[in-house]
Amino acid sequence: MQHRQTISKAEKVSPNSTKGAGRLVATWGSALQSQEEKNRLKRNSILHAAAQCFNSSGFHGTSMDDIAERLGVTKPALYRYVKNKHEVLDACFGLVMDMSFRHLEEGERKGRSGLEKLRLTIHGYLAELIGEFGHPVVILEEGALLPDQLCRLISRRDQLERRYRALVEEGMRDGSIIPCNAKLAVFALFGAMNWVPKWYRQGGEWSAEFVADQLVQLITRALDAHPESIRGDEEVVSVTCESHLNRLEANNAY
Amino acid sequence: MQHRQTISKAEKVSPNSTKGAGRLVATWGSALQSQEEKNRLKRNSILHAAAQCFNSSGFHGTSMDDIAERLGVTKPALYRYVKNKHEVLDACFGLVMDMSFRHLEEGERKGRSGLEKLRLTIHGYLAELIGEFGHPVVILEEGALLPDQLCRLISRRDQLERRYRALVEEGMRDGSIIPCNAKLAVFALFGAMNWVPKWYRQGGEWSAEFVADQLVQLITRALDAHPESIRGDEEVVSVTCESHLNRLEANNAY
DNA sequence: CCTACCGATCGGTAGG
DNA sequence: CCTACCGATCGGTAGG
Repeated sequence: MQHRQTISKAEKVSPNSTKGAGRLVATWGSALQSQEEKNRLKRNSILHAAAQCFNSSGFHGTSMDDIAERLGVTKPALYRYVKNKHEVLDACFGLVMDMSFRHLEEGERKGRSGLEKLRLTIHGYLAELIGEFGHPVVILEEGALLPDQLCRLISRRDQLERRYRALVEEGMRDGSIIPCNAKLAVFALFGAMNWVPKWYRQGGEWSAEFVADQLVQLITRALDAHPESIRGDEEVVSVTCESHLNRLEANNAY
Repeated sequence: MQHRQTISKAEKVSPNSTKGAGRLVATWGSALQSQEEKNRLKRNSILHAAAQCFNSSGFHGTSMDDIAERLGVTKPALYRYVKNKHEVLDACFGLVMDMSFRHLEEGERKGRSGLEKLRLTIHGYLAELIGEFGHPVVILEEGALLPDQLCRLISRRDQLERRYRALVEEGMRDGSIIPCNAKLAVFALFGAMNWVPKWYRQGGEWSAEFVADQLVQLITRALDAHPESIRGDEEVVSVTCESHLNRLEANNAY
């Protein structure tokens, strides 16, 4: 009861939606921004809490009470920042898609061949997906979206897949990637990537960087037109098991 | 009302649980078997209907009414063959695990190297997973299981992973598989495999056999110690895009 | 941001 | 195998 005004009062004092942008921003603006920022942060923390619940229990297995409890508030408090449960799920998917496209664009920009672009994209995506910022929803609760939300998601995801595929095809043209079925290769790649949150444990034996590196290496080997260059000496294969394990341990320690 | 006795009457007539096995089996046995078989088949059809619902809507997104409707009966009719909703999910997982181990054992038996055993296992699993028999649950509704059901599932799945890993390690020893982190390789492999039901469409452009073949080839390339042997001519990489696409079309037609 | 509450859905059962 | 129903949970809102 004693905190209930902290937000609604601020909203009355600053009906900023009717103001022109950029005027008196130094004083009013910073105050407004910090308030908007607060709301945005709260909404964001709701989305992250929800994503974690959805990841472990699924959309229908998660109640709004669960999400609220994780944040230490009561359910009705959430409805100031989100419209309803479906909007929460939709926004979670939005966060993941934004992140996916961000890393894709970085890969496209920095890579110098199809394969290198793909490697950069995958590494960036994986590192953030399992990094300490917390893994948002990747999983398969799309069926719980409302029809028009699902439409938009599918269209974005198709676009993402097409651009991944374009990288594979570019790599086949520039000679960095072996001839293969690009569509199927991208599906396999998505599977390997999106499965990670199922088995990765934060604070476990593997760092996020290590996992991203190793998976990129594995995927690279499946697509690389010149595997010899990353494999080093061929004959090591015939060495004893223990020596191999030692090499792996060394890699693990990285 | 008029059909309600078809099963309970038969059960009263033949209290077979107290009979010794193997006596008078020729006459009584076949009658009993056909009745038991009927019940077993009905239970099985419930599990398959449920698996399809769970796959598309998740455990909590599926009601017992949904499952019943898919079978053309009413909800209470299901409870003659299954104890409750959790038992249904648990039994679905059981079917998938049984299938997984079946193909693993076939691969272990028939393969002549670590890599070949792995290839056979994966191919068999994938072909059945997406074959016309209908894909059961693979997905991630484990969180919906009851604690002791989850325990058993995890223990079986760990065992499966360990045996897959053993094949990878065997391949590293016998020189068929490149030195790599076996644990991580198996995770990536499971990801690529279990993602398939998410994108595969029955009756679409790809047959189950084609997808299984292509994925096995892709996975093989990632692990093979002698990739040259399956890649054929190296220099084809520098050919134009169209020519590659033509090659792919040819593969697709297979 | 909380208490209190409504309407709907759903798992499971009674009884036939 | 069906009709009818109970008890519990849950999304969302009223009102302050």
